[in-house]
Amino acid sequence: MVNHLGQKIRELRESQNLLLRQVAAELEVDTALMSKIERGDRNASKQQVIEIAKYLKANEEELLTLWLADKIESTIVEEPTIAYQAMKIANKKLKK
Amino acid sequence: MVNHLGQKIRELRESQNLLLRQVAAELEVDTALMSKIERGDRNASKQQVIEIAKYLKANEEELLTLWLADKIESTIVEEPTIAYQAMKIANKKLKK
DNA sequence: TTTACATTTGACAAATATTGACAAGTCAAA
DNA sequence: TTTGACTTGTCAATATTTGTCAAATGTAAA
Repeated sequence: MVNHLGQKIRELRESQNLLLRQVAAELEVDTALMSKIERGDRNASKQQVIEIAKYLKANEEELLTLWLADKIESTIVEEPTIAYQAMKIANKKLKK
Repeated sequence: MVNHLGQKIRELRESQNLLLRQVAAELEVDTALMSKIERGDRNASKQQVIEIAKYLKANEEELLTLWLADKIESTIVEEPTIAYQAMKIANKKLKK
């Protein structure tokens, strides 16, 4: 259930002694949603990740990378036996 | 617009001198949809891929791998600069 | 224990996205 | 031209995702 981005956000937030509702207020969303994002129950939108990075003074690219990694993982998680080979194929296009 | 799976299906179909409408009939879908799948305009469902493999006497796992690779590619295509790093992260979980 | 918060959860309506069909279109060969 | 294969745009139906609300749970201080 946990994901990379949520874990990282929680780490950042707690190390700065901020409350969920403070971050939520900044993004103008419900605290419940922020909780779900940190726990990996819901995906953040790209824009939300950008705003979180800004508010938590984190590296935007780093958070977006975790966010994308989570998306990739949720794409492959249902197909573990062929995932590696598929990743290899997808990777080829990347190098172009 | 082209994708791996569609290209492969078209190759298989043409090499066997089959018409779109024949494959479409087999899957019980409209010819138009089959056309879009081959052209990468629409994604096939997993079940459709399985049925296509059977009808075209192709290796099911191979087609599913291309299908998954297409899904991964469409996940990363909007984020080319961070895609490689994200793939690396996603890959780690895979090895477990 | 009560109280006061912080966080989590489940259910829901609204917003978005995906699906497959249909009809009309293009194209090439006869 | 007609014919047949394929392509394209649009639509309604369906499915998924989104964020909120209310209620539940956890927690620490008094």
